Amino acid sequence: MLQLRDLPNRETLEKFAARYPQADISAISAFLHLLRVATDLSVALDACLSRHGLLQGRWWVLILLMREDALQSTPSALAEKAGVTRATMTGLLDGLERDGLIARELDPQDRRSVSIRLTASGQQKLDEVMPDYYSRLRTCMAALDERDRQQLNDILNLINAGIRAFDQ
Amino acid sequence: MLQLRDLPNRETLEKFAARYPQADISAISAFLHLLRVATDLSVALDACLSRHGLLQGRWWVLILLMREDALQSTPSALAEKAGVTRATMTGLLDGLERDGLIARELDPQDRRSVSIRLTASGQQKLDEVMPDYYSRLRTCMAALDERDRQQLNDILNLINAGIRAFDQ
DNA sequence: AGATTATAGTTAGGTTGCTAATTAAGTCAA
DNA sequence: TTGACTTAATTAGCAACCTAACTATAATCT
Repeated sequence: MLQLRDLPNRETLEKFAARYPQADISAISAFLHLLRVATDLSVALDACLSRHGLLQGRWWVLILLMREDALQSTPSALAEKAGVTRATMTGLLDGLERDGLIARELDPQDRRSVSIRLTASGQQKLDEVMPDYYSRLRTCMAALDERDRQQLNDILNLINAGIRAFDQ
Repeated sequence: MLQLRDLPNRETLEKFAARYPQADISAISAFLHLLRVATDLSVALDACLSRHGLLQGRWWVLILLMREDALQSTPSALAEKAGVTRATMTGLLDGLERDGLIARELDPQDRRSVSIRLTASGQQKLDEVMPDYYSRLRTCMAALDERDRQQLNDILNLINAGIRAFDQ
């Protein structure tokens, strides 16, 4: 996401602002800081998951399946919810099937369709990963009290509404 | 980064929290919200850059070169600052050289070393992209006053300090 | 000097995302 | 009932990241 490690300091930002008067220095700083911390969180999460033989893409698939009452879904529905293309989902499911965490089953109703089921191994994997993830996340966020969390939430909503400035 | 589109609602979180008592629901919500907004920002930025024929990786290389007084650097230094491996930088530089935005020049001092220079085309590309980027970012963040920006900054620092909870 | 070690850059091969094209199956309207 | 459209999943090929291994050169240490 934001690979850049060498974030601009105030001096660099001012140098750029001198050439490009549209620059809003505190907006740029806030933006880069947000991307930097989010990226580091995501990388840390991946590192944590990879100790269990998973990565975010495949982990989310297992979670989405576990959310379903019947512990099953279809590649299309999973792709939609996971926010990846169906092509990407095919690849993720290939890996999960190879590891025995999910199973593909033909749908007798609609012969185009495949039913994806969380296997006992898959559930077991989640029962191993989720407590680790949840307790680390609890610790990570421990320094934020409820007011901080609410403020963060409000600010993120404001930024989110602004994202359409990048459209078109 | 966070591909997941179907974020868990309160009910789903509670269902998971019942099975995994380590779950801190407001921590999870804040975490996912942060990743969601940051990812959407990053995707929006990429979309904006791609209208100029760039993507984040290549764009940051141009910016890093522009920060240098002599408008030049080396692949190693750029890789370090951009937060990618030297192998990845080789690929990014290949693309930028192909498009004429940077030039590779041999260093007569150290024959292992290559000097990367921002070309006139590269500078021109930045002069076209940066005003667009800066004005969109200004608009995106316009709803946040200075107090919001400071609060965001403080909260991000707290989260950042907590990231080591995912280590080891 | 000669051997070892470190550094710069690239190449090779893997992963996970993408888009576009393809194959197969279901739907619907004239 | 057939032609056009839609939907499900996959395959193929591209981009940008990774690690590991390699080549060439420079620096360092007996």
